Amino acid sequence: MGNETMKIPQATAKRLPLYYRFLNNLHSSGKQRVSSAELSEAVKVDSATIRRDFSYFGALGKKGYGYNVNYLLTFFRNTLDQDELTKVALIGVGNLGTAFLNYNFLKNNNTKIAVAFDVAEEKIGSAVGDIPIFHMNDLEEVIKREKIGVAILTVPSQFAQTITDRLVGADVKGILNFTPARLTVPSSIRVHHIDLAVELQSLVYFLKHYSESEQE
Amino acid sequence: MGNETMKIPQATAKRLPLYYRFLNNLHSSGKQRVSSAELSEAVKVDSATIRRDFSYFGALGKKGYGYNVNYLLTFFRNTLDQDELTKVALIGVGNLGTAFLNYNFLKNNNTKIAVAFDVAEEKIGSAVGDIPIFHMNDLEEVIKREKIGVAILTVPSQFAQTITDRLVGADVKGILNFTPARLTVPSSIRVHHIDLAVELQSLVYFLKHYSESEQE
DNA sequence: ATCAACTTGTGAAGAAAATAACAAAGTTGA
DNA sequence: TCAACTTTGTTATTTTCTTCACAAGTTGAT
Repeated sequence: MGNETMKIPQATAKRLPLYYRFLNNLHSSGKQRVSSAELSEAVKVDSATIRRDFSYFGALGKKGYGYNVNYLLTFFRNTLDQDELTKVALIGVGNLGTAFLNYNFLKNNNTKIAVAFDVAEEKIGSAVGDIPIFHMNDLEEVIKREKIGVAILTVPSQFAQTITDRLVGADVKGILNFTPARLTVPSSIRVHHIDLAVELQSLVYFLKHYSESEQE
Repeated sequence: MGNETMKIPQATAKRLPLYYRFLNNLHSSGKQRVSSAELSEAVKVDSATIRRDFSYFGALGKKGYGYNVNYLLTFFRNTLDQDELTKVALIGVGNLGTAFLNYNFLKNNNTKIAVAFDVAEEKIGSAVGDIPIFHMNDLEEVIKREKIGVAILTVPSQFAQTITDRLVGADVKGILNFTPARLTVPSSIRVHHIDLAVELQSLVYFLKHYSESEQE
């Protein structure tokens, strides 16, 4: 344990951004120290799980004291590579896409939507904030030029696979897929699916079949 | 196994809506039978996992043949209570909220956004499709009158907890939270969090630290 | 100084989920 | 009718994740 080069469990890795954001909140509100119990209350993750998660990175806390917010924050900033800006492309500027364009990922995450694509002529050439909207035809060219490695896919599902193939061709390594389609990609490409209908449906299923809620 | 009243593993329950949708697709395209291997290819879930998932509901397939699409579909329709319409409230008609309003959940899921709420005067009284938009002030009254048990929360995060408290007061049992806030609710209420920034951030983390992708 | 109170980090146990592997049963085509 | 093939359902195994529980270190009040 505590070997920084070792791979962290996936479940832990998924919680890191969450921890990071709440530590930022604490920092902003002037808090100097925090215990795993307090953090647990805030992020709704068992305190033992939090301590275990942190322990993969070594001994970050102090017994009887807790964690120094600043130290932890600095540590995670480095670990999460928050200093290096990650450029993201948004594919499909519909309602969902627009929601992303207006979302300030930069603030906490140092992740920036650098370019967007659509097919609607009236959108092309315009910009949302400082994010220019290109025509889908220019996908490969722009993505390669801007050296973009991550894409958010918010297009109608019937186009999802075709566009995915083009993204893979343009050397994109990660896709956040909001389409109901399940994408086929080479194994070197990572896809995270967020399926809104499935999320809603499974919530409904849990409500009907698991009356006493155990928090997800 | 095969006892319909027993509780299904959570991981399985989360995949059911996905299976259901793909079975619908298969049905629409005229397919009569399907093997776990084929389904696996389509939904990107290991075929053994699919067979295991199905087996919680009994022996739905036939050796050497696979599964009858129609039979499976009918079975899941009943199991997932697809015949009973679930009414949902949407809280916050911004870009993200509007994306939901335009999403036809009814089609596959028999889940319907019945009402929406916002505070912007120009939106109140209007409707998106057949979904009326009410003022946030009328939240409790409308939700109780319409007997709504599920809410989708797409409001600015600073209002999330206050509105959640009101939803709980109006007898909502499940909340799909798109806000970065982690909500505090009584244990009888179920909350599913979908945190867009965390999703994006954790995808970026995986790309940087797990070069050879194991699909999530 | 002393000591009660606090809180971490982790070994051990437990729970949940995924995967492997294969007998049994059914299908298909000759 | 039979042999080759297919595919399930499930048992066993492995992997992953969570939680318990507590020794050991630290704090802070007196």
